[in-house]
Amino acid sequence: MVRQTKENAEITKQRIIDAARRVFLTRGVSRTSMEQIAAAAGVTRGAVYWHFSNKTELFSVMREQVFLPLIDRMDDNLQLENNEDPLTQIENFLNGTIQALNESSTTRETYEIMMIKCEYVEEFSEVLRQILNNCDGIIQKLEQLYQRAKNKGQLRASQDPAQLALDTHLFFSGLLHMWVKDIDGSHFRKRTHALIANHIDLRRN
Amino acid sequence: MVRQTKENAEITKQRIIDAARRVFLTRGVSRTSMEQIAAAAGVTRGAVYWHFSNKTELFSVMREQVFLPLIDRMDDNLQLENNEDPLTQIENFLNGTIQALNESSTTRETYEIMMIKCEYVEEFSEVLRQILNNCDGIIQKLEQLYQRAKNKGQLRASQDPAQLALDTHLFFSGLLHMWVKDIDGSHFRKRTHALIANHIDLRRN
DNA sequence: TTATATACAAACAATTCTGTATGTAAATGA
DNA sequence: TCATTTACATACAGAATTGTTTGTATATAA
Repeated sequence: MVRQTKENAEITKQRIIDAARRVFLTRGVSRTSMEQIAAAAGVTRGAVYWHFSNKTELFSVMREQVFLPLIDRMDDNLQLENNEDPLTQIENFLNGTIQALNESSTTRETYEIMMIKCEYVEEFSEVLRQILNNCDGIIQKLEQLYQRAKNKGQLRASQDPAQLALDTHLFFSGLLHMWVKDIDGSHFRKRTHALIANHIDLRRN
Repeated sequence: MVRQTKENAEITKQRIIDAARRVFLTRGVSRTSMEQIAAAAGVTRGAVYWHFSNKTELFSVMREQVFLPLIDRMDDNLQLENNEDPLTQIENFLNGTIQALNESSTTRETYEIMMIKCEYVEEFSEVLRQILNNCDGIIQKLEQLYQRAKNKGQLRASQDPAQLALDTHLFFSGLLHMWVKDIDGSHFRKRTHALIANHIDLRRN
């Protein structure tokens, strides 16, 4: 393989990203070598180092390709302008995220890598901080929605929107973890819809 | 350093385990080499390989030293024989686990390693299965307690014990993750008590 | 008291991985 | 059309790790 056109080079780059995701998933990020990624992509290390300066950068690109759009979509789903019932809106937000996992194997695999195939040390601890920052944003928006639900009298008596938001976030965080880890059984994955409905119902008047 | 007595050898072994935990915590399990562990323990690799056949075994021993007693305590706290109010019993179980993290830095560090400094691939995926198995046990016991609470009329109307148990488990799982990840801020750690109380209150009649 | 096993240290051999440097054919631009 | 990049492949140098082997002083047991 010699010199490619600009478009072909982009294809090669994407192939490397996809290959990295596959190898990360089976071998873990740390144990994965550039050689293994190159081989999985059908190129040599030369190509990998041409497109990415090192494994950390490749990892970041892989992650952002999936997470940036996902975060955008989450933000949209939690927007206040939306004029449907706030509790239903939260329920839709939760279901939507699970749906994204169900529909896209790329998203699913990236989540799995981020959760149980990656060690958050040194360069990677920055990623963890980004994740936590994003969580804060979600919690805030959840709180606003719960506040709105309270104003509308949808909540049972004396519930604090801030506490409800945190409780929902923890539920959601745990849900995603279990969803990802429950690979073989999938007896858990089938029940997420009901679980989410139940979680929201606990709040409803 | 030459031949030690039997007791001294045990001390050396424990020193190696403690050193491993420290290095795992800062460098991640994968990036940690036997040499680094040995140096941190003040011995050579010879000593480490004498006590442990490889890094995986050392990791397992480190983990079990903390988790086996912890799991036992959890099981005790969730026993049905206990004749206090079931909802309070669940609340105490949750608070007790958080308290264990607060009181023991060893426990805290081991949790942190297991959650964000370890990649669950190959030999380590077995650990993940053990964890999931243990989760199943907790969920079952939670369900039984919620069932008992329902029988006593402590729950609000039409709540399903099975769903409540899963919801609590997801909350708990998310809580532990956030607790561990919230290292610097600790603004989260201070609110866990209120969060747990709120979570239980959502169920109470 | 002596033989043996123990608890390590030190040395060795074999891989593996990283980053970079160099080579090169084809695409691209002037 | 020709000079210059580009998009890789190939080769190289060096460091890091692993598991094993060997050496050894001393507990320990007989």
